[in-house]
Amino acid sequence: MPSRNLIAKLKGFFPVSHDLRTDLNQLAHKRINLDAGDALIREGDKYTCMYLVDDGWLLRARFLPGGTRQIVNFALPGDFLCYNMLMFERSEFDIVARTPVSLWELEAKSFREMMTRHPGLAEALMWSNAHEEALLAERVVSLGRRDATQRLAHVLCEIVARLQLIEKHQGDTLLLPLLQEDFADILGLSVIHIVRVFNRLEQMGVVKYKSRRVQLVDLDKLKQVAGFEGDYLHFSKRNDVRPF
Amino acid sequence: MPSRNLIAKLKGFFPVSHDLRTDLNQLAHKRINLDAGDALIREGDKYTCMYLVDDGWLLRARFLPGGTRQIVNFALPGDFLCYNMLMFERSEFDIVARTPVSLWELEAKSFREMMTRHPGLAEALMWSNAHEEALLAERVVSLGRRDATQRLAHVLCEIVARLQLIEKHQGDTLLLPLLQEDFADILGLSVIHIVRVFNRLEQMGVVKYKSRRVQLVDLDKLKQVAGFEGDYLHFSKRNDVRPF
DNA sequence: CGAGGCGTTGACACCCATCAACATGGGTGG
DNA sequence: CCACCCATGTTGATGGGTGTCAACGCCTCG
Repeated sequence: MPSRNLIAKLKGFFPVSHDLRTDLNQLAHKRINLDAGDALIREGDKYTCMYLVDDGWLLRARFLPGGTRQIVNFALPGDFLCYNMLMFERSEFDIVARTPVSLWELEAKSFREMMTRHPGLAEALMWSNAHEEALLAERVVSLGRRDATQRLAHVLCEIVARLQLIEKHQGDTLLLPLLQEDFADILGLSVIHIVRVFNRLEQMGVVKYKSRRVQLVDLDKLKQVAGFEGDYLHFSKRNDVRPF
Repeated sequence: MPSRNLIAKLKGFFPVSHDLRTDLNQLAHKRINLDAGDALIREGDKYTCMYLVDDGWLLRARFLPGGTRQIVNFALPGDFLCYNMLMFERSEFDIVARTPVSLWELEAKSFREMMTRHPGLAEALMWSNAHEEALLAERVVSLGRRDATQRLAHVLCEIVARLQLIEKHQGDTLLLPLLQEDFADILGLSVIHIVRVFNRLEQMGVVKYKSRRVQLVDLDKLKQVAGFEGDYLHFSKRNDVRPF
């Protein structure tokens, strides 16, 4: 069932209709597998199609002259990728698998066709866009006005919330595929500073990092340090939206 | 004609159909005026409707504990506002008029209704979303990996490009409603540092700032300093999209 | 003519980057 | 099963970019 994670994500926000499930399962006709490190698309490449992440983590990043990298966002199971192929011709960013990844390729020639033939998908896409935009806006706030400790705490909260949304988080330990270098490039910091901030958070009794394992010692304290308002991910659901 | 600026913005990217114009003009039924400084909506408020900016500049911002502010983005004529009211219940940000502003209130109860009754608008909205997402992603890159000089140069390039898109920029002088404090809060810097960076750019013979007037002494040099790739605003147009 | 918003300058401090060196640990081949 | 190696993680010393603070200048508007 290609749409399991997406539906988990959506159904916290609005009732997911039978039609939407049908749309998704019809469109997700071809499965793609990537190894960790493989690029799905490179900056400047022409888009070929849309994707729905079935499993694994991917990073969307820009490389700048000087060799630095900024990760704009990361995709988890249930997220769409390359959806703005419906609007733009070429990708502005690299999208690279951080783990082994499996994707569904979605057949959609144009947004217009999709709206008429698969209105459920159009709506799911629109919702997913809005969700991603909320994450991006929050990242801008972090990069602009939060210090290194708050940034790291905040992105950890974001990850917990997003994993909970797709029912992939339990217990007090987070198993992440992200290297400290990835955290650095997500948060606009240096690798070395990430180490120091993790140390500080450990001394504060908030989290412990050990080789891609984050132990959430005190989640409430983490949210407090981050100034994390989960609302933008969870509680803004619209209750007045009816199924088809 | 409520949709003049929007159509100017869109038509560089895909052919704008008669139906879209009709949709827009039908939906834009009520006009709203704001004075400079007025809030269109505050963080935490329930959305009431969508808007299309007819004239003026608005800032979308978050205030953090400690009194700092981060401006997430700014809206110009032809931009939609509060479009994710179709998906979310409440606003995560303040939206405040920086100049006197006039807006069209758009009647749309749900995305589903909009798709069926005004498919042109749904597509325009989707495109506008994609455009805004591209701007946000680029802002993340700036905040994460560009220094103060590059950031300021880059946002100036962005403004020039966006004004050209709606045919509101000519000559070598940019008349901006943005205070240096606004630049600071857009770029995640302090006001004082904005002053220093403008001085540096002036010494380099790139731009001159004088009381909300930016003289573009050498636009090519500005783009070069910024590492500005205008593609993400201009040249990613899809030529295979046909009108309705 | 005063007031207040905005812009500007300099002194100083701090956060975080850079660099170099070293520790750890999992994978691979012998 | 061990030895090696490379990716990853860690530490300390140093420096630069940017923030903070305090004070002053300018311009606009009432």
